[in-house]
Amino acid sequence: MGHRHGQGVTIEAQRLRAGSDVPGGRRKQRVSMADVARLAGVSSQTVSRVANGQAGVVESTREQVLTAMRELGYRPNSAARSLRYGRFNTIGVILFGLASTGNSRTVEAIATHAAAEGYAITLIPVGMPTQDNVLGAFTRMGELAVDGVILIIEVHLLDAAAVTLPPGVHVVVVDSDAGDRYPVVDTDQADGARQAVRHLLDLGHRTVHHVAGPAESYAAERRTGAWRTVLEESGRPVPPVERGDWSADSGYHAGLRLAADPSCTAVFAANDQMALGVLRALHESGRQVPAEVSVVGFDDIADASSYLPPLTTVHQDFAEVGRRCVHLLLDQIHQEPTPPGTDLVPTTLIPRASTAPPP
Amino acid sequence: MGHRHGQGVTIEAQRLRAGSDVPGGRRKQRVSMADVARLAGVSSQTVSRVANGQAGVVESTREQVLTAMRELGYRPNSAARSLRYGRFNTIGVILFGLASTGNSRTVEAIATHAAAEGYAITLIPVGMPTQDNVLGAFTRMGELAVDGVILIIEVHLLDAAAVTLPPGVHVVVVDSDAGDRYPVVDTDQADGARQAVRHLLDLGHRTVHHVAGPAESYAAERRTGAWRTVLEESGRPVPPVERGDWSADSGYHAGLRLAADPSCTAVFAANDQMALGVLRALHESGRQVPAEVSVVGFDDIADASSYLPPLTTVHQDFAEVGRRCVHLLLDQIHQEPTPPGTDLVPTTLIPRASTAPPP
DNA sequence: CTCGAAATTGTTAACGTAAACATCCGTGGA
DNA sequence: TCCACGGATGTTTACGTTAACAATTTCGAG
Repeated sequence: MGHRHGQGVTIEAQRLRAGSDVPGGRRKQRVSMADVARLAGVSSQTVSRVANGQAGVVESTREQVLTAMRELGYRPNSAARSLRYGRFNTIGVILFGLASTGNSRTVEAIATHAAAEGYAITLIPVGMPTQDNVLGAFTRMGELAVDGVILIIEVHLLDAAAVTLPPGVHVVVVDSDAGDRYPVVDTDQADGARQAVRHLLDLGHRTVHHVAGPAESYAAERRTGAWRTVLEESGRPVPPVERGDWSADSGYHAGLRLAADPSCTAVFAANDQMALGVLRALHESGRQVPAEVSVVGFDDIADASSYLPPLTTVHQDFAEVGRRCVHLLLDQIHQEPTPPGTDLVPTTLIPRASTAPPP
Repeated sequence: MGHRHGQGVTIEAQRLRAGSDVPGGRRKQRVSMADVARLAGVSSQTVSRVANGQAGVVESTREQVLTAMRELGYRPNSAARSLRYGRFNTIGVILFGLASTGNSRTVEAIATHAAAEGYAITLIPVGMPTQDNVLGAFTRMGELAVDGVILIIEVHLLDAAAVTLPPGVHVVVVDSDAGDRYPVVDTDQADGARQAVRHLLDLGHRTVHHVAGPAESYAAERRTGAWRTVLEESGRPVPPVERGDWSADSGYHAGLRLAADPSCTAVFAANDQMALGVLRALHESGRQVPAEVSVVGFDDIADASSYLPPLTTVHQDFAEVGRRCVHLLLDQIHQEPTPPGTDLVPTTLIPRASTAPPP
């Protein structure tokens, strides 16, 4: 019963598309299944079946519904879907900033893999890494349309705020030692640092100086720890640590201090940017790299191979970290809870032109 | 009427928190307003009023509701809210990747400003910049829980896909010449390039060589155009363009070719990374910077001041671009539609040590 | 002490979707 | 010929929230 296709369809469609009764033609309300159903002359349940590709709809009906959808420009309402299904198909990513290469590459990988699994990602930036801010982010997150969260944050801060982590929210943490409480994915910082230091020792250097990252960073802490361990195990003297803040500029200042020390022939910088600063400091101090001083970085950022000289560094597989985060989190969401523990992504030393035997 | 506080509350709360009837204690269902209402002995509307801080709730009731909320760990369901209100408080950001410094810094600024306005941001990465992928992103976006979209994409591709841009979706575009169809926010590429080239000419160089970005990029196109214009207006010879792909490596190869040309005394690279490659090529070819050759970059990335030598470059205010994107989009969402047009963010030349008068 | 206005709280309905169940139709076997 | 069955489609309901309206309580003025 009822009218089929023909003129009626188009007119009705135009009425709906124009936004019924709204002057100016601006649509006030989106097209819903009911609208499509009315136009196609079926029930909204049938529209639902077509939209979800379910069986049990005869071809002719299906065709009609599809036409009506196209006619009206129907797009499903994800809020209603989320409400119905009780999930959002969205992953939240909490971080301090995208400024560091590592973070942005990890996030990119997360976004890509999440998309492949049908999940969108929502960025939750935390301004200053104060505890209040972290707490705020967690509170907001609780209300956020998110099925799980990936925390890319130095977890010192998380420690205090942890109590407020809403129960029932799935979490994966990157770059932290919270492995006893949450599933953690991280680069094998210690092994990377070990490779870097051994490489320099193997070249014949008596010992290796170290430009460390900020004290609050677990990654920095672990790289420094491994550096110290290798030296101690090899019975080498352990020079005092120069501390930077990941920036090239801080590396430069540390480098100036190191350049003043004639006994310094090998430097392990905790990241590539600080290594860049060290290179500049050595150059300005008239010390040749690698002839007089060798330098190793960490991260293998894209530019490292173009430094002067091209930088020997430890390659970090950020993409893999992102991939594992997503899969660990999705396992947690879909299946049984993942036990806490740390999933380590291996690193590789990339020898380039900034290292050589001591003079 | 009915029971108040006391033992009953806690027991009921525990039952709910534990996830009624689910063995193993894992809650299957989140706490809803109805649960809180039941525990507090009020209607769910009252809970709603308390949750939204509305007036007209007597202090004692309010207290009771808040207690119940805390007891149960209630958190509002944003899907239901979105459905009710017809908006998501979320902005989508479509981009090819976070790899480039510019993109990640713009996204960071977008995220920050969006958060300040109560909006979350959803990342929609597009793998390869093929038209199919862009189309796919747009389709997904249509179904996405998003009130508006910021497109950080070379819009050559958008051109073909534009027809499918769902009507009624608010858009702001970054870095494109789509200003006649959408509101666009962009760095003043042309002026930045002009400043760079003029700086070199003012130093006394006869002409300026150019390492351009990829042909598909509007930003690259505009920088190249301005470079050419300034030279022509000044009656200088216009050397052939060396084309790179934004990477330091491509800059290196371009630099090797330039280094072979003894008449080349000034180079304007379309971004800092390619400038880095040029510096390396010149160094390896034995040509001094800036004594023999001057180099200018574009972007002013964090590391540029630590290059050898520290790079003279054009500072781009990515944070401001992000800020304007968000506000333009929110204006569009909240108020009347914004007319198409381009909003230009000014640039500044930062003179450092890589430029000097010709030998 | 009574009445009515104001303040507080409760009830109903709707947002768009989809599972669960109900209904209708035609077909084939007894 | 009739009935049972299965496939196609329709109807009802619930997800969690809140606007709009209804009901109830409180309090002050006369």
